[in-house]
Amino acid sequence: MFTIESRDPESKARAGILKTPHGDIPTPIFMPVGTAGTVKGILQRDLTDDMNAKIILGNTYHLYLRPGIDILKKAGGLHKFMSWRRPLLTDSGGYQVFSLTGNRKLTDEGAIFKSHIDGSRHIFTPENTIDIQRIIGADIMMAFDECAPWPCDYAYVKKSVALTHHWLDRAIIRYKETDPLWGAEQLLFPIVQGGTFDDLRKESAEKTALAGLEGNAIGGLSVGEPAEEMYRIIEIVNEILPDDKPRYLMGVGTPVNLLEAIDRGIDMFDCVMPTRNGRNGMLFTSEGTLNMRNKKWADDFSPIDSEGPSAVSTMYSKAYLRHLIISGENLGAQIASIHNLGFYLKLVEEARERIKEGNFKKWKNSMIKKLSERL
RNA sequence: GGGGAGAUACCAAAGCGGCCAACUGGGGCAGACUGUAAAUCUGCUGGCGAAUGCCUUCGUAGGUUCGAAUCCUGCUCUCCCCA
Repeated sequence: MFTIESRDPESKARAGILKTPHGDIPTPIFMPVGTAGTVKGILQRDLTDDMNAKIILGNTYHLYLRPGIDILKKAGGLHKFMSWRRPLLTDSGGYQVFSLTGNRKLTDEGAIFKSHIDGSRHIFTPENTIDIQRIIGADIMMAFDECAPWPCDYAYVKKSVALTHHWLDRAIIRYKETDPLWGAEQLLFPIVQGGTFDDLRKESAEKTALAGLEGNAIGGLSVGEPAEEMYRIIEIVNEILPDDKPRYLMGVGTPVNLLEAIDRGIDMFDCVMPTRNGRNGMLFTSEGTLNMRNKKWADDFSPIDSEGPSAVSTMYSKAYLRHLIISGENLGAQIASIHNLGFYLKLVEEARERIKEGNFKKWKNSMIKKLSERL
């Protein structure tokens, strides 16, 4: 159940609470991505105790291939398997339809994948991705969709939207005829597609809204299109998606993207950027973004981020973190990931506070200036 | 003392008459990364220049040749084997 607590007077931003069996999720929220049952390089304990992450993601495709559904079933679901007691959301594998182009074939029935691990063939359908997600036991399951690439011609996206909604109808049937395996209710979120075409997005948003599920997602964005296009699409879609249900913008994005999307009425985000970019030496800080590998940090003994979004941010210096990352030390990737996630989580948490105070818009504008700095 | 091998850019290491400012690794410098096939990938790495290009390089000093990192001679240094 989703409750809106307050709205920003000068934007579409809202602060709410999404209740799930494994805990309440305050929105806006950022969800760290833990594709293979792990937020890469980070202990569950750090996610909860240090960063206070409220919910994390898993991925149907990756978990299905490894460890496989038999193991997950024996384990009693992903929560138990990975010792994570808070909410989980699983992506359906729809993004892999996009990212594994060349390793998959689309049919009306579903997507035939060649495993990136051993080349074996598998089929994902709207039905079996629900079944797999039932076994995983995530609090929020995603409908199987086609995430179309960008750029993409109109005819293709039109077909893609039709396929996604055909799949959605089937997913809902399966969702309704099956029950959770582990005693906790599971929500199903449908996904709006339509590329950067306004009419296709409208059509998809209308069909999505009509499904009447407990939350709705927008997919197929941040796949290469200019940010302004993405913002425009968000506005069009959010005009149509029900106001009283959480809106999840999938795969987004940069700190600035998050604030712009919150401004337009988005409640939930996930993105690999804080963890992947962190591992690759890119840090998001309250001063702006920086490449930790750059020589200029070699003798900078100031804290990673003096505003301290996480415990490691003030505990370690830039010079030390640079040394770790340059040396390829595991700890470097770990500290960078923890800091970046802490930064993202604190950013949306502060956005939430500002919304409740009613001065989100002003704060957002000043933040965007800072966040756009390249140090 | 005798015999042998070798000296190439920051390091290692190819090249053995023109296609060589010199393969490839490493290191260094910079960039990318958005529902994770990613602790990955890309570019640059003698000097000057935006660039065609020009200049200076393959231990060192000479030589042969239209042309030398590559062939010849002297010198210096290193390593290995035998005494």
